Amino acid sequence: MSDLLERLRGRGWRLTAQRRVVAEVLDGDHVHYTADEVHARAAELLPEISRATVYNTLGELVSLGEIMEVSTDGRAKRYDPNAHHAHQHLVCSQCGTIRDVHPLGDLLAGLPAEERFGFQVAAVEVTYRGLCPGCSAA
Amino acid sequence: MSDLLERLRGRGWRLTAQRRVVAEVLDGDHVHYTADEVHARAAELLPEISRATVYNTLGELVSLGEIMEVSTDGRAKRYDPNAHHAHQHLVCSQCGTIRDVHPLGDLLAGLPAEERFGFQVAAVEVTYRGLCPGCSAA
DNA sequence: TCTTGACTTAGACATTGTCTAATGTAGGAT
DNA sequence: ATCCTACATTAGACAATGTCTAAGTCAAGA
Repeated sequence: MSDLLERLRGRGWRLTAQRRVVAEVLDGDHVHYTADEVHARAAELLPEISRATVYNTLGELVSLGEIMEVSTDGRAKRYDPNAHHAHQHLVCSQCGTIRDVHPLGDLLAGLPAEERFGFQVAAVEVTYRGLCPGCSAA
Repeated sequence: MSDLLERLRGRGWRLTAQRRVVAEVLDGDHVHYTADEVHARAAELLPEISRATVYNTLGELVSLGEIMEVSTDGRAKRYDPNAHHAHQHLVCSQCGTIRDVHPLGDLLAGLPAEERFGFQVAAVEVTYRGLCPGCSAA
């Protein structure tokens, strides 16, 4: 993630303190924060950062393909920095925990031509749901 | 859908005019309205129906397993009356049109044990995305 | 027909996200 | 090193969607 900022500067991005802290917050594996969670964590590093900037920055990172938008619960969207490796999500129905997972096979191939209704099908999103170890124990 | 009301009465539901019109709006194939769309259509049949009642009724129908909640765009949730036949969704990336589709094979089987992280995986939701015939022509 | 608890209503409130006008600043130009 | 300016940030209003409450209404059993 550290070279992300360099990549973006190459694309004409200005390197501001705000964008740096947003990128820092999103660094890591299995990170799936909502915009407001990103804002709260960014504000610990840069207290005066505004909500609008966080929303703007997240939107730009999505447009540039650097992070992915995930909506697993119909509530707030979450942002997944793991955008360069195809993956799907496994969500706990109880506590909402999200894990990145990698199913086998070509997921697009499962939809036969006669079920495509003339669409040019380009992508597929899969969300597995179940109880995480903690919640199934309780 | 017409016997839905009878089924629900059997479960102790009061049959009110409001619930009747909500059920009527949800009758049909490939219906995927938002709560406010349901409200608007219900209000054509019963002008004084309130938003709260529509939200309540939709929530109850979901709890009872009579309709399904679908969130394909991170915006408003949509409600799918086709809850008794397993199916997935095909969404136009341009105009948002939704079709019910039936992929082949056991979708849960695609997730190997070592990718389940101890979860008890119970369900899987699949959203195919692409351009519908109208939008790919334009 | 009466009664009662479930249902409905209007509208306040909450959450999440977007937009605008004013101000600030990164980074190239000088 | 300093200046300029287009791009970035800010506070807060606004918008869209959803939830909650208190008061009034009514379906259906007695």
